[in-house]
Amino acid sequence: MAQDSRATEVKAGSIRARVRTEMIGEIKAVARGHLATDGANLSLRAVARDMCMVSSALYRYFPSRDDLLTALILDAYNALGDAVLAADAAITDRTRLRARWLAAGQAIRDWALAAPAEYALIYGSPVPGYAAPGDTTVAASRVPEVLLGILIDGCASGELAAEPGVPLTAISAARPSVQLRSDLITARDAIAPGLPEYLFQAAMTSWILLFGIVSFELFGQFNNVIKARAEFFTGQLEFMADLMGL
Amino acid sequence: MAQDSRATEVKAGSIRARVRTEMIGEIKAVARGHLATDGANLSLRAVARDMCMVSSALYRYFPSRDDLLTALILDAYNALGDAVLAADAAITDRTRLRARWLAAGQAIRDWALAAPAEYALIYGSPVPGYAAPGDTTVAASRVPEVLLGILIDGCASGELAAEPGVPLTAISAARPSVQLRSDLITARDAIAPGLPEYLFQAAMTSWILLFGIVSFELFGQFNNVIKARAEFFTGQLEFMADLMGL
DNA sequence: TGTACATCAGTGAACGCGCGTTCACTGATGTAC
DNA sequence: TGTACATCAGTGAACGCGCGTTCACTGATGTAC
Repeated sequence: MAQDSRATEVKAGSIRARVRTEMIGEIKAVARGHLATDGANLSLRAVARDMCMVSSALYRYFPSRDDLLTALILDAYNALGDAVLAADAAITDRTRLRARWLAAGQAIRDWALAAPAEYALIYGSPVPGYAAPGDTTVAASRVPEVLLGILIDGCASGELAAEPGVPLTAISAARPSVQLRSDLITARDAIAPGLPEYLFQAAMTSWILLFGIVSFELFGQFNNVIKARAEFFTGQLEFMADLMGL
Repeated sequence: MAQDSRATEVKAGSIRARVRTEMIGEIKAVARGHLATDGANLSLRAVARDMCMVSSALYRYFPSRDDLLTALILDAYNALGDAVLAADAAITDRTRLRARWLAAGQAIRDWALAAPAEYALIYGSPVPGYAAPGDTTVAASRVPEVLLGILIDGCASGELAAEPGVPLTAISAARPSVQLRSDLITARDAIAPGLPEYLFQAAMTSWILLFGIVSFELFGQFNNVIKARAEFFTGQLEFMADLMGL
């Protein structure tokens, strides 16, 4: 009784399993190519055509179009996470906090410019009719982890103070409600336990500003306004570094 | 010889012209409703169905689907611009710069939450296969105009200094390249002539951060992180006000 | 080592649906004399 | 004020294309004895 359940499991390590993994990778690669032109309304049939296959064959690898999209989203988060992690790790002198921040920030923009469609997939408007799975959170938090890691190292070495200095009072002066304070502390404890609150808030602001710039650049808000985008971005990165006291 | 050119011009002021205007408005309203579910891949046929019309009838009003999209984009920019302008204008004491900034900022978030699909249309990822017309720039710059207007008033009244104070040195300390400096000065002269450079840069940073927060909130980056989003936004608005010295 | 059987990848046809746009047309509404 | 004509909104059919997904099937590749 051969049950015809597509997208089956294959015994790990076998030759078939290796071929299968390669096929999955190729499908995703072709699909990524289509993201650039079609955006999020990705067509399974178009992907199959490009691979000289019949569209139904793809169901051996992905149970549905949405699952393929989900895989692409996870891959995008991880690719960005890898890029940022590598950029930070490339600064061998771990005490050069500012250099690490600048490198990580640049990596984000570089990756986004190199893969704008994938960036749009994860940081752009949600795909209509597609319900994002809940388990993207882990992959999505890899970038914040790297950024906060810089601050944690700074605190551990004593380079960053436990109390805010002059230019940082601005953020910490706000008196958040109980709910908001609880949100922020929960988030901090989950990802950067022990980090001073003012630093976490400064990092949060920087995180949002950083992606705000990249999104504005990629989504066209800088058209007819800023030509020297790389320099503008770098300047803002420096500002954020000042903000966090790096 | 009845030339059958759809989307014709009607003599202004006539009854037909009024009905026509109403129809255009209704089509756009229905289309806006569809934006919420279908996102940017808006279906002409679906709109026609909702209006109990045949799809080809829409071509009397819009020469193509892309033209309808363009109209929706322009409307969205203008609706947001109106909301922000009104919020600022509601502060009758024009010298209360900080109150004006907070009101304008809140208006942006409020509008975005009330019309998330329209917000995504103008600040989200670009629509695949749709080439945005160049003449959105005017409508798009209405929000920056209001925000910068607050700073201009502050300079005119002498409340805002021509030179940066302590917490603002961070931004102005960056030494931009010739190209970037030229970009910024050109942009400033076009929209806020005479504004001190440091203020323009602070406003630019605030502008990006503000929309960065709203986009993160709407596009799901705050899921499982921040629950008290209104308070978080307000806190960031206060920070930006500090940044600009309001 | 050889053979029988199970597993799996890929095929091709079909289902049922969607879409934008064109075009000749019918009536109703407005306009000019 | 009444009539002839032009303008315009909306129809319905068609063109030519797209899509996701299911299903019975053919062969090839692996596995167990």
